[in-house]
Amino acid sequence: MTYPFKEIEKKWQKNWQNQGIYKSYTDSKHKKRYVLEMFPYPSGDIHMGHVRNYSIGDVVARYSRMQGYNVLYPMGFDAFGLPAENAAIKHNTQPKEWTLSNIERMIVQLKRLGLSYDWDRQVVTASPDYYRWGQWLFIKFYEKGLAYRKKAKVNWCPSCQTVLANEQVEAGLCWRCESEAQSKELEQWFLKTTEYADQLLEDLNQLEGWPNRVKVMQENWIGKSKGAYVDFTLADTGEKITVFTTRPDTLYGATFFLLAPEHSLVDKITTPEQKEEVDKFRADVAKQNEIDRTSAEIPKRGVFTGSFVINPLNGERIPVWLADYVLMEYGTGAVMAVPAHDQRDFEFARKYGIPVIVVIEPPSGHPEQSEGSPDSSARLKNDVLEMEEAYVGEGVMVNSGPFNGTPSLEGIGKVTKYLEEKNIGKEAINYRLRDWLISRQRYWGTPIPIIYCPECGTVPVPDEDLPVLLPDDIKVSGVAGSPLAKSQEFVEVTCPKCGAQDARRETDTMDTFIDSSWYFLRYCSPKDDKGPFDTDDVNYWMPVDQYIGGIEHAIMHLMYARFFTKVIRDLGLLDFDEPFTNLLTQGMVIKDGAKMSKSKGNVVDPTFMMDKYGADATRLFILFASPPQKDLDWSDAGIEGSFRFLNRFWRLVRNNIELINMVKAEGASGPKEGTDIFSDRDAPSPKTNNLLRMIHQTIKRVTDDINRFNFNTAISALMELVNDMVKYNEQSEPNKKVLNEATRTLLILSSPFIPHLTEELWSKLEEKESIHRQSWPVYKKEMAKAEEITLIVQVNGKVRDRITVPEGVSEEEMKEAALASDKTKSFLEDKEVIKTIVIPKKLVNIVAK
RNA sequence: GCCGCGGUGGCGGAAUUGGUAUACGCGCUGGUCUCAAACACCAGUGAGCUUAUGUUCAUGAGGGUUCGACUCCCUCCCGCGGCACCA
Repeated sequence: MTYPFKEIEKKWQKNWQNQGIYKSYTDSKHKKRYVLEMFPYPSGDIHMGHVRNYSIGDVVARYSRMQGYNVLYPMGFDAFGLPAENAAIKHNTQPKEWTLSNIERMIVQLKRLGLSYDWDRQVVTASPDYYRWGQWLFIKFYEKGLAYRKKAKVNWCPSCQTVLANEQVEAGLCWRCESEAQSKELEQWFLKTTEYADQLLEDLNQLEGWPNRVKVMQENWIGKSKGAYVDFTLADTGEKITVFTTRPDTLYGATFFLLAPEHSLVDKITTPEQKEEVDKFRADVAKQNEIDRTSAEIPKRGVFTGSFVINPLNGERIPVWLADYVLMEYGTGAVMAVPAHDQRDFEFARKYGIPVIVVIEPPSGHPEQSEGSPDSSARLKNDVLEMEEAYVGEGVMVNSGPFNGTPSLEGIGKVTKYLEEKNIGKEAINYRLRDWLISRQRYWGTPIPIIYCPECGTVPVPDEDLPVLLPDDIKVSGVAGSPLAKSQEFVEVTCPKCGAQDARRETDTMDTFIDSSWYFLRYCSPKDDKGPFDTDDVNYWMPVDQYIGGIEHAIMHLMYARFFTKVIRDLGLLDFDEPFTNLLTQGMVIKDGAKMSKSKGNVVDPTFMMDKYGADATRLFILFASPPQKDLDWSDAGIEGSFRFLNRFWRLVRNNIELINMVKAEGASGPKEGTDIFSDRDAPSPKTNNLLRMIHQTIKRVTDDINRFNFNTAISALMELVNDMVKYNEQSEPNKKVLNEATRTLLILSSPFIPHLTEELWSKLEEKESIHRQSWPVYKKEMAKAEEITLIVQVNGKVRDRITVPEGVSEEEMKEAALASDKTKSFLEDKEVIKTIVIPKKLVNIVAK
């Protein structure tokens, strides 16, 4: 009853593997296309999100091959990471064993989907062949000063027992386990992402093939602000304290001065009378967690230090406070507070009774001013008392000495220039982006290849000693501290520089996002043992032409990978700026309105679907149900429909093949590479012409739709062709040649979506070579053209008639036909035709009164 | 709060440059087959009024531009996502 998908899928998967039809080779003379999906974490079983991601990529890869590209389409595993350690603790096994067996299981499942990967290029990040080069790259970063160690306040996840990067804390919670992140002062390894902040921002402009929202997210994350450094001086000592401000135009409105509670100057400047209060405040803030500290809703708190600074522009003495909303990590950790024009400062000033001085007048002006009030200070005082919030918009500078009357936007530049002339400030740029904290106090990751020697200090492990192997015999327990630190054998080492016996190895491992920051380069030459990759191979295959993955990686992975690419470029190992030319972010697969999750019990298991309907039906449905960027609602009824279509497809094509082969047996000229259909003795009937036209229209539609990733509409075009072909066969004498062409075209156009079924049917056409090695058909415009078209006739914009006219109709003829229509006439009674709009070959609109 | 994306039948979704709104699929209704059911196949299926015919109204709401608006502009409502004391 149903087509035998089980045998077919198994048979062809084996066949493709044996023939190696998806292997790829560097060939500098051949145009290339690199299609890549974000590689998975080997959690054990694939889920529908994977199926969706890889089905999309597989269509693109197969289509690209048929378009004549040399295609690189690899797969691998992001195999390091915490879940392996947790699973090892839970099941009393080793992370390595757990990971490797998961990888094996996932490969089996991925192969069942019929994805056209070149499996020989598989990259597993937990393999020493791979992480060796991650260590090598780390040392190159170190030598360039891009990897460094510093003591800093870092985010600590108490549940994962490790530190986290800034990006890995979402709303104060650990991105992985959602525990509340704590703040800890630790000495850790960082990569200098800030050094590339400007390039990471600027080069977003190169990425025309990226979704806008991803670029916006990265732009926000980098958070570039232009402004100025301004030097204030301590009233007592004359010592300089620099602030960063984006609003030099409001400098005259600074009525107080703020330091971050952690600022190193605090002890020095706090007066004895204020010491007790200041110490208490600093202790309180230190206790505060990251969520409260960074929540805008929590009222601002602060304390007076007893000291004053001098405003360099007007010489005013203003008090120095500490405030919890001033961050040590941004700018200089010191802020000039302008309460009239900054909401935070405003709230702070109101709370502690600090004066507010307006220095920017809104363009709407003040009634008092329009009346020509000469006493500006009285007027402003009045306003200030009424003010309910800071005015942060543009306006005109007032109360600002020589700058009075200057528009504020202009004022920013003027004040900055003035500061530069007086040598008390300069133009400056600041970024929200922080350096990337990469140390992890965990076992299952790439060991940081560093040795600490009591004599030589920090010493990178020499090339010839790489990789620093992760010991196999470590017991992961999940208790505090790096597991590696407990292995004497690992920790104790001789210094490679001076031979000292009592050197110690770094026991932290790298953030796994390092592993995924260059894996796409490794795929180009996965077995290279002379370097992380072969530069020629990389320069041939890279950049990735089409990258496909989830939106959840919009910031972290995609920014780290861009950063790595730029640094590796500057190491001279590759010659492009950006790793991913085009990016497609696919939507989630949801069920019953919610993301699939075990706790909700709405998980749909891909292997179950493949058992029941086959890989082709599963792929087809997931591509058909929704365009790839949108979330997709899983529907059990929907996949039934896709399966029904495949059965219909199967019956139709089997029937056609029988008819076609019959012609062959009769000794007619071979159907393949057939002579021109129109020169055939049997003159094509109108029905045959319609089918021919449909074939070429479908070629165009499917091609255009795949180019735009609108797989859902590509599939619906194929469904329409099948429907038409079924109808065509109902007539008694179908034209065998056209049938042959239709059948072959249908199979080829469908093959990227349903590779097994089409391959099976293709082989029944007595074809020797795989359908996946065929060329993509080219549509012929003149054949897609209709002989007759339906003319839409509107009266005053409303459709009143549809008239069939010959394709070559002139505008004048269209007009005549429209006016001649009886239906049109009935709407034109008692009316005068004012004008007629003619859209060639489409529509006539008669405007009448 | 700021930024971005979206809102079309009972449902998933089409409509490529402003030119037939609702392609394709699901579901539903009726029919064929069957003892019956499932499967399959055929027909119908936006809503209202209407005897057929037809006609009016419909793309979150309200305005505007236009011969003509799902599409462009303005105001608003709702949903989703990102950022959120970054000076």
